[in-house]
Amino acid sequence: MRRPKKEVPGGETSAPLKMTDIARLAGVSASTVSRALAESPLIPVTTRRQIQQIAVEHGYVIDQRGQRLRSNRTRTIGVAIPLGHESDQLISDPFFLQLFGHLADEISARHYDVLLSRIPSPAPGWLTRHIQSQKADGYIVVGQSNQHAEITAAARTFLPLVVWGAHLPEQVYCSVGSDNVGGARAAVDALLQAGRRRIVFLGATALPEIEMRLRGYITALERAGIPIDEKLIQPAHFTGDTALAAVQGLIADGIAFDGVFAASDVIALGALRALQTAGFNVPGDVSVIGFDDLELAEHSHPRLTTVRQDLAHGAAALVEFLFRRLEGEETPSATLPVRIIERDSV
Amino acid sequence: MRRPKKEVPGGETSAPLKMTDIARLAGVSASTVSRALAESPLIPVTTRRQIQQIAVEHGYVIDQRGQRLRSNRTRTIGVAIPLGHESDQLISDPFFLQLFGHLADEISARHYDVLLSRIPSPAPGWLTRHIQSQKADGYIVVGQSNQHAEITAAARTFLPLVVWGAHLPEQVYCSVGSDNVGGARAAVDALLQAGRRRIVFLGATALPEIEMRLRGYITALERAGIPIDEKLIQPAHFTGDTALAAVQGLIADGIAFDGVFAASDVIALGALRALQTAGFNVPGDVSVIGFDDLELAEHSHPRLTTVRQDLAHGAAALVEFLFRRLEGEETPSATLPVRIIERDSV
DNA sequence: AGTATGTCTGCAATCGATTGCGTAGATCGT
DNA sequence: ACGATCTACGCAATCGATTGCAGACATACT
Repeated sequence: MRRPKKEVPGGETSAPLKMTDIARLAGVSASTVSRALAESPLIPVTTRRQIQQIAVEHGYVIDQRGQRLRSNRTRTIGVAIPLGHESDQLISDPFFLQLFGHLADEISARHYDVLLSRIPSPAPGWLTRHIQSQKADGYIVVGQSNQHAEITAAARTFLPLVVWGAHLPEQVYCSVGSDNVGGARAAVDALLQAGRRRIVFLGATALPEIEMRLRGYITALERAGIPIDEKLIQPAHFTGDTALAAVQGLIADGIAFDGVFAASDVIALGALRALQTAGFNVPGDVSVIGFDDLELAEHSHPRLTTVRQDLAHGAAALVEFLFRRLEGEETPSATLPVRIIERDSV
Repeated sequence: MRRPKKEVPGGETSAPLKMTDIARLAGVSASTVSRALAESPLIPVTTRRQIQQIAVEHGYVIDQRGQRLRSNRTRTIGVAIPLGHESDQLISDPFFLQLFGHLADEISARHYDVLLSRIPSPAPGWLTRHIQSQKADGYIVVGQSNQHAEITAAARTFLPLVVWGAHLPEQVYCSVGSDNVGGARAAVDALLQAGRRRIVFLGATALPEIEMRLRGYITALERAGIPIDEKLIQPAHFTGDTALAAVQGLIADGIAFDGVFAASDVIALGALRALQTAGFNVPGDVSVIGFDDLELAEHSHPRLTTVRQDLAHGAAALVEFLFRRLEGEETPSATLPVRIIERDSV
């Protein structure tokens, strides 16, 4: 059991102070130190300050391991990103990174830590196992991926769990997401208004959110009395490359189209590139509209018209709901409004 | 002390299983369960498998709180982002987010967790305190900000600490970063080669990395025999807005220039916008070159010529070094080569 | 048979902090 | 002056897992 502390060669490392050390230095018991540092009213203010002062002077910090074990709270929020749909790198999707950045802002503003877990190939029970391991007090799942069932199972017994994604029928867990159907309808309407009639849909419909955008696409076309052409509905992952390939395929197959609704901005940019290298003018020959409104959208050429998801508000809502659930409150799901940002590609 | 477990209303929650529960179910002691789950050779293989099976069947997962306390390892890496220079949001810098994404990939590939800590306004001792709190086994500090002294102090007694940033003279800690001086020199050389002579520098020189880019800028100009004009050296933060303002200021003041070296791509895009709205043609009237090679750079108009930092390699090196240090090995600092990506803005 | 060797398992201490309960001493009331 | 009340503090149990040590039992050797 004697495990000598690992020393930095040449460094005069001393064993880190424990609460009992501070207690000895202050001439009190560890109980008193614990209460003093926790601002317990049981300890007179002057004593409290003295003990705190001694702790600071000696650079003492409460060991989280002991505190977490005993107090049953980690003051940590887990952010889980299941990648069931594509085993790519996390960084493949700038959208997730941006959302994550906002989440981190909100969580650390509440003085909680953020624990990031990528779940590259979700095995059954992954979420429940994560929760059981007691590494975090609550979890935010970013993107349902294909893990609706798993999330449902976990949410049945674990309250502090919120999800970014689509609101599915009969969903038991709390989700926050954009109005995918409405946004998609608005996007397609914009294309229709620009006189487009043969509109391509690009996106991975295996994901619930994308599937809803497809539904919006279909609804908008049906309302306009335009028949759905299956050939215009093309799969495309979150990387721009597959979108590029899909559009090139359409062109090569001689399938005519005059508009593209991309299920994400990254996909839209891939489509844009494919069109431009094939000699099409955007928006002269073909209109393109995206979804997300990433920073990318503003800097593309032509500047991308797109459906804006308000990630800052989304993240704020997720974290707000999560903390309410930590208090034992039930919270409903929320669907955030989106709006078209008109730029130059439609 | 009786604290009833918080129950989900309507959910039939049972107290989570402990190791002793599994022990009872398997008819052995907790010691044996612990060893079996840890694949200890002290336990015969058949017994091991039986116990593991029972654990899985009952959905038992080792409680990290107890494990961490006792075993003195958290299997967690802390990623700290000090924001001493600008108290903005984390998301202000897509560069950091991209680097963070790569870091998360590398760390989780090694089956460690990632703990993100934003340090909005670093107070003296913040890093040492973080380390002492025992929330992570090692730390990666992303960007020195203005925290060189703090990092130095922490590194003196704590080995598993690596830093993304500039390699400063007499630096005692391990850093990984790009060749800022060389990259800046190459960038300015490219502008010179394009016939530019009055070249603006845009960047926040309070940051060590940017300061080195400024040094490269100065060196390149001196070598070319061009005198340094202080008026052309303009502060700009990581948000594009200040860059935009800086360039507008130059134009308003009637200060002539024909080239811009921006210390980051985001800054370059801000400059680009300022120039274009003021009626300048890029690269006809003014050449612009950036630094980073974010995804943005490829989609701007004109496409941005820039100095590419290889973040994937940088992240891999950081994590590699950190894990070696966790093993007690000392590692040197590394400077990664950069290269110019020629596009259309020079 | 008796001893030496080896294999497996459990006891109990330990990691570091929190907290219910009990009590010494101060304060108050009459 | 004596008991009642209150304040401040410490004792010891506890959170859940890991591991040195020792003992039980089986096997091998002479």
